[in-house]
Formats: sequence, C-alpha cells, structure tokens
Amino acid sequence: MKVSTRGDYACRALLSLSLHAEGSPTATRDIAERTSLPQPYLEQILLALKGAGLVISKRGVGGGYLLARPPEQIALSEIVGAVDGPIVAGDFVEPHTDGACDHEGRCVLLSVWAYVGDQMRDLLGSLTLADITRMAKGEIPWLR
Amino acid sequence: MKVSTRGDYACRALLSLSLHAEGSPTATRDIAERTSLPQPYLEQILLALKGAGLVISKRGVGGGYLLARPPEQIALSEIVGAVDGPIVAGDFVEPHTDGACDHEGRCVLLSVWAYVGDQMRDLLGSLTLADITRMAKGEIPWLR
DNA sequence: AGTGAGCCGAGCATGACTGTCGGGAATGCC
DNA sequence: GGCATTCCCGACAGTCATGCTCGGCTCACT
Repeated sequence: MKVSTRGDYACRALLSLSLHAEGSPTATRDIAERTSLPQPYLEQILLALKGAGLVISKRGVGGGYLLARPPEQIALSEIVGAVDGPIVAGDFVEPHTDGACDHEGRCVLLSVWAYVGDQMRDLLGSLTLADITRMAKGEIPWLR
Repeated sequence: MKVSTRGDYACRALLSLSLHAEGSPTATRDIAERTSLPQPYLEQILLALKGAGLVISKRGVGGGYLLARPPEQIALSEIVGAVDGPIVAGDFVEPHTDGACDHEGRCVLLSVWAYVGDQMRDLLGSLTLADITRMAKGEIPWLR
C-alpha cells in the first residue's frame, strides 16, 4: 500500500528537470548529483519514463533528458504508473458480475479494491508536476 | 501500491462473520470453508485481528471468533491496518520542515506521499463492515 | 481424561524490490 | 576519421516482504 522508491525517485528526477528547465538537456549524472540518487538506478528509471513518453532524450556530448511536455500536463499518476505499473489497490481481477460469486464475499471486496484504486488514480491524477514544482519553490504551501 | 492478500483475506473473513452473525462463535475451519481461504494462514490473520481488538475469541469445544463490535463500527481502514501495518503511501519519514532539505525535492515529495496516505486512510475509514455486508447481501449497489 | 478448538513460534519458497556492472550504439567535436 | 561523451540495454546479485505450512502447546468444556 505504498509507492515504491522507484516512483518516488522518478518524481524527484522529473521535479529536478522541471526546476532546472533551460531548454538544453540535462545529463543523468547531473540529475543524480542534484537529487543524490544512485546514478545507474536512475538511468533505468529515466529509460522507463522515456518509454512512457514523459521525457525525451538526446544522445552524445551535451546530451541528456528533457521533459516531453510542460509540467502542467504531467500528472503524478502518469509518473508512478510509468515506473511502477498501473496504479491499483489489490490484485486486479475482473469481478464477474453475473451474479454467482464462487467464494463468499470475493467479488464485493474486488469491487471495493477497484473503487479504491480509482480514487487513488484520481487523486494522483489531480496533482501535476507543475504543482509540486511550485511547492518546491515555496510559491504555494505544501500539502498538509 | 496495493492491499496485500492478507488485507483482502482479513476483510473477507470479517465479512463472513458479519454475514453469519448468530451470537455463537464461528470456528476458523468454518470461516475457511465458507471463504475458501487456506485455514492455517487464516488462523494467523484472525490472531492479528484479535490483537487489534476487532474480534474476540472463545477457546475450547464450540469455540471460535466473534466480532468485537457491531459492523457499523468497524472500518476497513482498521482491518487492513491491523494486518498490514499502518496505511501509508511511501516510506514514512517525517519531512523536516525547518527549511533546509538536504536533497532537492525530497521533502516536497514526502509531504505529498503523506497527504496521499491520509486520503487513503480517510477513504478506507469511511467504508464500514456494515457497508460491504449490505453490498454482499445485494441490499445496496456495489461501488462502481 | 479426552477432544475440540484457539494460540504461537519456526521455517520455507517464491518473487519483488533495489540496486550494480559491463558493454554496445548513437552523437557531436577536434 | 578518431575520440570522448552520453544514452541504451541486458544480465545479475543481494535483501526483504509475502504467502503459506507445520508441529506442538494451552485452554475449555463434557
């Protein structure tokens, strides 16, 4: 019932990109130094984020990563979904709504977990990279 | 980012108790049969639920488990909290609000995960065993 | 006493998570 | 063309949580 460190790291990395956005790419090494995350691990994460279309990469000297979209259009749900797989609560099995549940209470609980997963997705979907960037800058107060 | 099977099993077990509440205790074996959960595993779970004060047990012949409170007063958050540990999103480290974050963006994200955890707890806290019992009986529609 | 039940600790297999490592391939600079 | 830089990618290893079993003890009632 928690986001993995990968999800956390991914958000930190993208936040770093957002904070130091200057048009030119940022190398993994620089991101790793700024966030003090293990560089090889971060590489994997950025690769996954690239696969999800959240960042674009540039190879060779002076290469690195750039946000693929403005921070306002990147939700936290996308970030953690990209590196941690889909956001769900409970193993996702389609509850058979045809009436007959084989085991007592099975389907009811499945529907509950599905609902909870939806709420989680909505919540994380309502928070954008731009939001947490402004929080990091101190422009708006932190949550709670 | 999901409820473990323990949490799911615990809810199924308590739901079973709630569905067949007749004043007399229900043995683990009966619960296991009705829910088709592995009995020895279920034993552990019920033990944890007892430790959390959600059920009471009776030993000896004709013994078993009973809900410690009416279903209206048992929230899902308590159940999964009892068997899965506290409901949090992300490793819970107190963000030091004294201004200086050692690593870029660390504390902002920590506060976000703390907030998300709170929302999860609220959501699961608003669903009671009585609610899902009524769902299982078909008296009220399932969520989504 | 004896039987049926909860109680409890140990253990175990599998898989996920969190990284590391080494090398290959693209890009740009001299 | 050579070379440094950087992304790309696959393999692998250590640690830990999860899911579950087993055996024996203790308690309660008949």
